[in-house]
Amino acid sequence: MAVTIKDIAKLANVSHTTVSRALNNSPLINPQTKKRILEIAKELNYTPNLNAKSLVLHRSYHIGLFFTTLSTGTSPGFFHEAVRGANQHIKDHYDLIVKGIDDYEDLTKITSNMFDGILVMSQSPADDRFIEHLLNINIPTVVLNRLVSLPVEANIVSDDYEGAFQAVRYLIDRGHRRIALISGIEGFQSTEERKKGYIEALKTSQIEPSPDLIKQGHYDMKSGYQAMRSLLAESLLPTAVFCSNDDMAVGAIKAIHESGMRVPDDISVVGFDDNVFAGFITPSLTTVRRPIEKICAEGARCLLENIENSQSFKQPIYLRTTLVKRESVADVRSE
Amino acid sequence: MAVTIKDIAKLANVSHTTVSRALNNSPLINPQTKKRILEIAKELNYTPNLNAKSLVLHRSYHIGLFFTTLSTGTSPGFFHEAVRGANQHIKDHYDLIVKGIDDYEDLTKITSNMFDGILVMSQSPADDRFIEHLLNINIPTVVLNRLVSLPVEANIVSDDYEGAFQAVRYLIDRGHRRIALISGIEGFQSTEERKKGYIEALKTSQIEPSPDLIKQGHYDMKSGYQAMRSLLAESLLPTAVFCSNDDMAVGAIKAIHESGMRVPDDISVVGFDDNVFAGFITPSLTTVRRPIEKICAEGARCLLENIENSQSFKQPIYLRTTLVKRESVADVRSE
DNA sequence: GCATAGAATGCACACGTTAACAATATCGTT
DNA sequence: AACGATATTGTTAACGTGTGCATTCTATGC
Repeated sequence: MAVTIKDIAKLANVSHTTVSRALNNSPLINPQTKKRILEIAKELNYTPNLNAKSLVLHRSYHIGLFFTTLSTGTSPGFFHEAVRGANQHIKDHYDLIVKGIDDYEDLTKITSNMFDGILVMSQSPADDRFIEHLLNINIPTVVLNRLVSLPVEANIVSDDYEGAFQAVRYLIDRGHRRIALISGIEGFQSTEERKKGYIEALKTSQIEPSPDLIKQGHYDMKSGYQAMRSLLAESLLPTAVFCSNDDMAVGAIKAIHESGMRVPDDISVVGFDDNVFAGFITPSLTTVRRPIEKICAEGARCLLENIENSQSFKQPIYLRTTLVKRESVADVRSE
Repeated sequence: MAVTIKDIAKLANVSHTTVSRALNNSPLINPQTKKRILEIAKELNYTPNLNAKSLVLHRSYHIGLFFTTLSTGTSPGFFHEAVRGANQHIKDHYDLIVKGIDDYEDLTKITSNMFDGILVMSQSPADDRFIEHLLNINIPTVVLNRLVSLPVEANIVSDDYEGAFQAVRYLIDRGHRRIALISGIEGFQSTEERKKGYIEALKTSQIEPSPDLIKQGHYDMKSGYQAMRSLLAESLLPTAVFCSNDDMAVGAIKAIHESGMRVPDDISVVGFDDNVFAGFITPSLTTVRRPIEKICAEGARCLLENIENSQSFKQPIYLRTTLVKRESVADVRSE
């Protein structure tokens, strides 16, 4: 069995209370005995039983990182960046529990003694039910990636509207006028923000958005491929396509190539996310970089701030996107 | 505060012990009272305090999934598949804690009461120290992805040697003779297995492996790119390149394109892993599919089997790779 | 030499749960 | 009616830790 403070107490000829105090830097202890106790603890390789601590202190030392889903709805790059960002600030004093919200069929199974705090990497408005439950049972909650109007401790998002706006402005500046949109999963806030950015950018140049040029995708390669095929079947082809994420951009490029056309010579393509492979496909992809890792790291920082100093952040925190210019966009041919 | 079994006991006019029995399907209880208690529990929205349970049952309800590192050494697709595979069997009764071995500077901070079991997604022989420590403190341990000679509960790997062998045989069958290798991180077992498969396949056709055709990479796109550039600088070019993973293959393709040559017309490329984007880049990548998700799912299954029925699996379990044939390989030109 | 403040330590209980054992209730058998 | 067997429930301690309060020790001042 593992060594406990009582074992140490015996060896040190003190009560277990004294040992507890020594290990927790209590001021009510003689520095001498403290030193002695710490030495014994070290020698016995003592490590506290976190379950017991949890029980009495009402702290679990666990931080939850919840995704809308862990399955195919979440892209690998996104997922990896998120976990890395979150773990970065957390790893020393907390453990990170990764879960999909859809893992639970019954939300009441989650209780406040299981998590000291939760990061919700939210990808859908349907997550609100989950977030409300967390607030109900009083778990400090930080929502990432999606603007939310609930009273969470912090809400950290990338400025997708601005990112999309810039990307489409960039296309317009390079002479494009027939610019298509391959949109994301319906209902996702990111989908709506990017679409709005697209539409507003067009409007600043008096280009009327055409329904024929807007196709719905599902944020995966396959749907990008299919959406592009559907665009290519239209009578009037676009000169550029703005895709709501990189995965769909890759699918779109494949469809364009299959139809015998070339990127960017015939059709320009812009993505969103700057996935790990965006720079390495051919042609390398011009895209909007979202600082996912930073969003998560910042979220974890805010969450710890809340847990340890009960600080909250009322205003949503926006982190800037940046347009990464690569090879998938060409100036439009003057005909 | 949350509701406890004592609250239920009061309402039901029984002792808390009886409540505990009702909730745990004990045979020592009157079905009548059991029913009554369960109803009250439901009404109060009772959820057990897992920390208290943990303390007395010596179970934490946490499974650890450890990677050699969470940072750039681990590819996003690999990471995502692994987490999904592991979570699949675990999510109902356990929580998954994701960590990098390199998060710990002091291994003794890990104790057996923190994890009911641990999956080690091992990418380097250096992980052995960690695994030995887990065995020392008696945590059920399953090692994935790397063959290990320690007495762990189970060891599940893909047959990389066989996969590499098949891939290179395939190239030979299509007429290639000057076949280069872009190798992985030095010292990783996967690197060595794939290299061996490459060399043995060549030998079966009496092709002597040439040091000039073997370049070291680091499993990331950039190193694949650089290794390929270094190959292209040689006097005699290869007709095909076998890359130890897909990321490096993507980098290699980029380097080939930059040099004005085409894939597969001038040089064929084969990868390893079948990353999510392997099918969507241009040309789509011929590669060896490793069943990462299945490895993790199987590992989780074995681990649970061990925790709940204390079963162990002495023999390593090999899961088959498959060669996925796509467009990045051409028959060699008869000159 | 003694009262006293202050420092250091210990005692006993609490956290929420399970489990060995004891106690009681119920029932059938003679 | 009395006994034993069995079914059901309660009592109590335990898991390892932290903490309010009581206790003891030490040094100081008079």
